[in-house]
Amino acid sequence: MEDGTSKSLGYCPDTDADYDVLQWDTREDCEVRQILDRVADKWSLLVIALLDRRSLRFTELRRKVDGISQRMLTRTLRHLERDGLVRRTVHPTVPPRVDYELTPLGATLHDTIRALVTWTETHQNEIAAARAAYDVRTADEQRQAEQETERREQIARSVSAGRP
Amino acid sequence: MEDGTSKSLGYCPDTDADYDVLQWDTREDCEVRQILDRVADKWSLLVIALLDRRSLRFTELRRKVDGISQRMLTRTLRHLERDGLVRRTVHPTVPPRVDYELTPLGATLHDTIRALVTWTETHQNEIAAARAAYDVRTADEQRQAEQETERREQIARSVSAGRP
DNA sequence: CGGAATCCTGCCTGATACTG
DNA sequence: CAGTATCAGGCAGGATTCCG
Repeated sequence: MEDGTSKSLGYCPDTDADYDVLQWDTREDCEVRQILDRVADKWSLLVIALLDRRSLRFTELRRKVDGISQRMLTRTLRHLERDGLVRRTVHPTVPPRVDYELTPLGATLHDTIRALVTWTETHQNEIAAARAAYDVRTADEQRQAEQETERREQIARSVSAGRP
Repeated sequence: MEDGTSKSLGYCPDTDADYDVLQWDTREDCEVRQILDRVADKWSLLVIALLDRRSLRFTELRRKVDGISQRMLTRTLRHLERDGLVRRTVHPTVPPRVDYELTPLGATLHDTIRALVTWTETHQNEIAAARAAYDVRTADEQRQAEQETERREQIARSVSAGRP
C-alpha cells in the first residue's frame, strides 16, 4: 500500500538488438528493480548487515547505525518487515520492548550483503588510492582549463580594443 | 580531497561490551561506510551490473538504465570513475564518443553485485508474497483501529453531552 | 521505549538551452 | 553525441514534538 508496487507503467523502448551480453529487465516498473532499489538502500543494507543472527531492539539498532534518524530507521524496518526480511516482535511489557531479527529469507540476503561489506573492507585501500589519483588529475585539468580560459579572454579583450 | 579519504582508521570506540556478535565500524565517518554508501546507491548498482565486461557508451547506458536522468547518470559515472571502478575513455572523433567499462577492481565488485541481482531474481516471488501478506495484515489492523477510535469518540460525545 | 505526526530544508529530478 | 548549466518542483529525509 502506498509505495512501490504499481506505478507509472514506464514503458521501456529499451534494447533492440544487443542481446550479446547477459541482460535482465532494467525497466523501472520491473519487479527486480523495485526490490533492488529497496535492497540497495544504504540504511537497509546496514540494518541487515547488523542483524547478524542476534535480534536487536529498536534503540540498539539506532545506536549501532550511526547517523540514522529514528524516522528513517522506522521506515527502513517497516519496509524490511513488509518484504519478509525482518521479523518484528512486540513484547507487551512496560516500558515496551520491540525486537527485530532476520527471517530465514533475510538470512539468505544477509550472506550476500556480508559479501558486499567484505568486498568493501578488502578493497578500501585501492579505492582510497584511486580517489586520490583522480583528485590530483582533476585538479591539474582544472588548472589547465583556467589558464586556457584566461588566455582566450585576453585575446577577446585585445580584439574588442582593436575596433570599438 | 574534499570527502572520504584519510580519516578515522577503522578502530571503533563504539560499543561497550557486546562483542558477542561480529561487528565492524559503523560510524558515519568510517571509510567502509563511505564506500558502502556509494556502492549501495541504486544507480551505481545498476550501472555496474550493466557494465558486464562489455564497454558501453553514454547513451547506451542512458537507454538501458530506465528512468535515470542524464544528470544522475553523469554524476554516478563520475563517482564510479573516481573510485576506480569504471574507466572512461574519450575518443576524439566527431561526433564524440565516450566509452565506459569496468576496471579490474570494478569487475571484482561486479561479481558481488551480480550475486545481489541474482538473489533478487531468485526470491522475488517470496518477497511479493510477503508484501501481499503484510498489506492484508496492516489493512486489518487499520480497520480495527478505526473502529476503536470511533467507539471512543462516541463515548467522549456521550460524556460531554452529559455535563455541558 | 518505540514509535506516529508535523514541519521544514535540501537534494534529486525533469526540462530546457548551450557547447565542442 | 556527450556532456555542462540553470531553474522550478516535488519529495526524501532530518529535527522536533507528543503519545501509549
